[in-house]
Amino acid sequence: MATVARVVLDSPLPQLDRLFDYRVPAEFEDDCVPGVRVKVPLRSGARMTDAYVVEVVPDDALSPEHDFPGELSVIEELVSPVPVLAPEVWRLARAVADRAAGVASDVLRLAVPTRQVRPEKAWLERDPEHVPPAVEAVPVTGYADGALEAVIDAGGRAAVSAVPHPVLLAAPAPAPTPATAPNVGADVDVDADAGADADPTADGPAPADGGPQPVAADAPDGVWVPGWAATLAQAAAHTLAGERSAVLAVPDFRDVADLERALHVLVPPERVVRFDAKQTNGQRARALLTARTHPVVAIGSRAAVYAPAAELGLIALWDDGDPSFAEQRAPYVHTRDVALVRTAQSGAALLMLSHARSTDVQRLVELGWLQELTPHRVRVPKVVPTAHQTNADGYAAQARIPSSAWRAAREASREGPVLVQVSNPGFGTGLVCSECGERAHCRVCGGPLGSPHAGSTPQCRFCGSLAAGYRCPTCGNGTLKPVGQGAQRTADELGRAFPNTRIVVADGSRPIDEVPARPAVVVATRGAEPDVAGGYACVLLLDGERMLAREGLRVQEDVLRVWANAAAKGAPGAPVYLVGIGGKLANAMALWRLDLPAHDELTDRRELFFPPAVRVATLTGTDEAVTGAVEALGDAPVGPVLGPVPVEDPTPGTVRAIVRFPYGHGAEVAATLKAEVIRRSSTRRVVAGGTKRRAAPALRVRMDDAEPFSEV
DNA sequence: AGCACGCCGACT
DNA sequence: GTCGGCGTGCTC
Repeated sequence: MATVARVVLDSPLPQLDRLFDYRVPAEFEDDCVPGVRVKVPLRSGARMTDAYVVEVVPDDALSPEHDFPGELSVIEELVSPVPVLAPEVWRLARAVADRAAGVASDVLRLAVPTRQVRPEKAWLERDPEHVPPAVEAVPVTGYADGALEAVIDAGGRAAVSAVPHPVLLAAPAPAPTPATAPNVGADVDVDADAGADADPTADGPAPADGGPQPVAADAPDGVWVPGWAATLAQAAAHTLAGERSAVLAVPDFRDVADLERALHVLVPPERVVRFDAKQTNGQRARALLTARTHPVVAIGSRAAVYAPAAELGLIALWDDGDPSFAEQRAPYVHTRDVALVRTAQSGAALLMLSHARSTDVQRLVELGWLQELTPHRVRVPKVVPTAHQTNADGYAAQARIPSSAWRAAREASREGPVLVQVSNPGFGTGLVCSECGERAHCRVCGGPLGSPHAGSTPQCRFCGSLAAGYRCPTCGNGTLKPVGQGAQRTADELGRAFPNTRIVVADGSRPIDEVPARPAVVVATRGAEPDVAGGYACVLLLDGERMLAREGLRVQEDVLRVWANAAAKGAPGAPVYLVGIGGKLANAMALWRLDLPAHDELTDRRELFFPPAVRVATLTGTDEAVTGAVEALGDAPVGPVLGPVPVEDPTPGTVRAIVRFPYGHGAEVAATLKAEVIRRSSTRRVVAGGTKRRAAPALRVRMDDAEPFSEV
């Protein structure tokens, strides 16, 4: 009896985005299983396309009315017998592509690394008898007893406020005689400095049974990790103890490192696999095959959410509002959305862990789809908002930092490190004529001039040209002065003000992962704040007003997120000065109720039909194609259609329209738009003017693209 | 994407 | 009468 393989072609063409049937030659029949790579002929034999086998069926099971009626071609080559595309990852890719009106093979390119021979060989030769070390259950600390575990065990979904300070994470104590170790489970000292309201969950009974003992990574008494990392590591260990996998996605490489440190305290290294952008393809391929073999905790940035983790029990995201979760490759699906789809498909539990709440998660909370979970008896940062202190000459340190904050910082800097968060790297945001105040621009390209170091020759920020001997085109003056304040300028000023204190600068170009827990002033740009064991003694958040001055839908929630994440680097209860900010945001910070602004924002956006209250799709292409696509949507859109307006991208003569629609119409809208794209892609267009050019696609669709709203 | 099929102008 | 133009459509 012959068999037929149903395959997905590795092609970005939307009209090929469906399954194709091929005959399986007898020689491959044993190895041709779902998930293997094959090469297949596509139209006129000689041309081969890569593909994955998705399904294998006996050919007498094909029904004439539902399946391809013609003569089937034959699979040309079985590339490798290793099934690299797990069935659940295929289902996920299909659903994610459908949701985004995109192509499944584009999603597969994010989910499955290119072929690597050596890891495959190693996997084929693995010992099938090998049993990975067991993982001990540990309590998740910082929350009401068993609260988080209950969500995980029930396959529930929660928006979880993170423990807002570093914690000391200790390995489960070796239990040579299990019955006599009543007092030391996995122990998170939630309140190392204060001790006053130590978490009652921290000293629960030890797990009854011990597998092989994990070894604490560095310090014998534990490792300091951010509160969120401890929580995710404990949640993952709990999941793994039940022999189910956990997938943990975090925004960037530094977060992966934090999380990995935390996990290595609780989980044997063999049970932790990484998926991140800095890996080689070989490492990713190895991780992928390991994840399929036995339950693991898969950690990483965006790619981790596609990990083919066996027996998935938990999906968790740290800080879903971080812009790094927005995928840069087609079909541009946000990691949060992939996680939601995967949760729905797999029945795994979902945890959205953060300090500041994104409007997207707030929407799900208000729908009742996510339950809220907040830390229990944990000290929150003591945030002190200070009134506006603007000064025309605003880059004198004393003017930027109110005296109360100044005194607190000086005092704290005798005890331990003080964190100063600023918005911009380098010396400032730009240079102006010291005479007339006119902004200095590059003579070559017109870009803004800046000065990388004190007193250095001004340099264009765009093209890098040096502007020696600059003269102001307006008044002829030859001297420039900086405007704004960068990290380096702030550091210089603080250096003068704190003469005997070590000053450290951390920014994008000089990243610092960790500073010692000794007196110092650490000036960092937003998002680049180093960790410190035990937390900072004091945190100053400067430049808030400037950070809020940017335009865009997401500015407020983004700024709140950045403040909260810096504040959470403070020691438990350490003072946090929020400089120059009042009103609702300051209030939310002071109360540490970071869900309140998200609720207000979402309410506003509902009235205006802005995302995430509604979904959006941007349609780009010829006037005719865009107009036609809008018409094809019928009455699914809500709110006025924005545009079409002329845009220059990708070619002049292109128009763009934005349609908005309720979530409930998402599937229908995506399907309609995808059909329009397919229809337009088979009819190549002739560019106006008689000359035929390599035509851009007549219609491009991008769902949930926030970019057009960043300048609203 | 490629490539075959199909219906209108100048050619051995 | 046909050779070939590239618009149109399909790929198991």
